[in-house]
Amino acid sequence: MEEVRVRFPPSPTGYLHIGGARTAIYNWLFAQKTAGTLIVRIEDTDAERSTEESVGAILDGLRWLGITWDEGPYFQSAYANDHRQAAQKLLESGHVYKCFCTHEELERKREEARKRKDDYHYDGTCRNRSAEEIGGLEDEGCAYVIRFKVPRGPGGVVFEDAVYGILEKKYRDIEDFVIVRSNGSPLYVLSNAVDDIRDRITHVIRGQDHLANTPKQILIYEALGEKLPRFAHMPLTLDPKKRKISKRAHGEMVAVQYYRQRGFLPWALVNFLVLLGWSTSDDREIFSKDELIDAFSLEGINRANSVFDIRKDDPKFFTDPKAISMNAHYLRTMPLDELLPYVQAELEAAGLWNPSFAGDKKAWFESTVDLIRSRYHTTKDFANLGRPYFADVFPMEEKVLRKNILKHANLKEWLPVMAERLEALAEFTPDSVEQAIRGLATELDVKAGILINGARTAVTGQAAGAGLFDVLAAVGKERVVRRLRQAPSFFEAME
RNA sequence: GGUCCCAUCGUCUAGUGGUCUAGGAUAUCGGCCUCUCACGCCGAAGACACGGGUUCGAGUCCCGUUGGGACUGCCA
Repeated sequence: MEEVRVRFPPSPTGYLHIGGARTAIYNWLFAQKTAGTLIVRIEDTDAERSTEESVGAILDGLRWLGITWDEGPYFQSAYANDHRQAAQKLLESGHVYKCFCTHEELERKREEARKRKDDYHYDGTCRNRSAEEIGGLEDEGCAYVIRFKVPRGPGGVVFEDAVYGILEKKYRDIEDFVIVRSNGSPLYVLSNAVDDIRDRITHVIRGQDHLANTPKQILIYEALGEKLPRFAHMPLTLDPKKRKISKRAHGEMVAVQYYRQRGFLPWALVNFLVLLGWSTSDDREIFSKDELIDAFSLEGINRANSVFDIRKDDPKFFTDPKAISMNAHYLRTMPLDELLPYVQAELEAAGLWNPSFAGDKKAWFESTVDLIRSRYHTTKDFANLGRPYFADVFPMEEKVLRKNILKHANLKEWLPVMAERLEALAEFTPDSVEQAIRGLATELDVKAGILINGARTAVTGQAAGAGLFDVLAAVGKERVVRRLRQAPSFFEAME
């Protein structure tokens, strides 16, 4: 069987965005699945917009997502010669011709057609010029582009797309498209096809927005006498208003980088993204890497575009709720030692990291992370909500303070008493702490909940969290005692 | 305007003529659990765009309408 070779060819005009990442993921999965080769090819022929910085950002994004490639990155600009040679070959074989029509002339014709509400196609003015005519124009120094001589007459280009099935484009609906600019540089339709031929690409998996290019490229393949690859066009990712997502319209919200900064786990993003336009017939949605590679197939790709439910200005979700839910799922279920490096990175960035967390406090650190992770949504939460566990200074939520502490005036005395009892404990474990606090509640004839919630707030500044006894054990005796003793000051501040 | 593609709960989707009084996920709401909040579990609400055919039978096939999208560049 022929070796599968696929490619991901981003144009380096910005950061890697969700749509591009999705394309890369599908190609990567297909390569993994078939033990094939994934090639990264930077399509940088648009010198105006391409930047080196962008190349770095895209590769960086791919690496972060865990998408590995086998060849490249190749740079399209390095192969200009191949493109020119292909054009030359087509010129010699008569599949293309030089067109001397100027921008102005074409624009005028387009405009006229628009006025008549007519469909505009290049009218073929230069298609049938004689060799003498062409020679003459060239001698005069007239600039020309090279156009493809699309077959005229009935029929069309027929091909089978792995996703959309058999598609036909009539010749009459394809104009004599330009393949080389008047400055001699090749256009995407040409260079992309030539590169795919050189790279021996067997499967072109790309966005549905390229569906219209496909017949043209097939014509080029055929004119060059090359074997066609298989095509698979994947549906596009739209925003909630059904517009194609773009860096330009949505800014950072659609950049892979954004999700990294907001505390996404790369695999959670990959898992979410792959589901945007692909599914299995069973009900599985969570896949490990191996499971996903195993389950992936071109047949499972959907035909309809999907909406990436980005939330702008939503207080509750900063992006698609399903993406967040998936991230939270991985956060609380992934092997702890895989999560730890992310937590460490967050704490370091927030200035909360202490080397002992990886040293003599390692066991404590691990069990604490394990304790708190189940209610977190992103790795950012470890540095925000996790602050009371890793630092001495943490925010106290005003509303929570009122509800759990100030509302019960007696806590002003009870909390320090609790501090005393806890301080006296020989060993500070969830069990011993529970005994002490429940015992105190009985003694004071008060519902344990009042002491528990009061203590939680005094110790963490929060109203929610893991079971209190575990929380106290995690925060540690010394800090718990200190924080409980400070409780009266909250009342004083109010007076 | 033209060419092409698409159309199931808010969103992601299962569904390839009968098992669909349409399944799952997420989000929402309610309950259980409980020291709180999550998790988990249980439950509720929520969709086949519309109209015609074909067929004994249509979410599933065909046509039309509507809606959405892509392309329509000497961008990629």
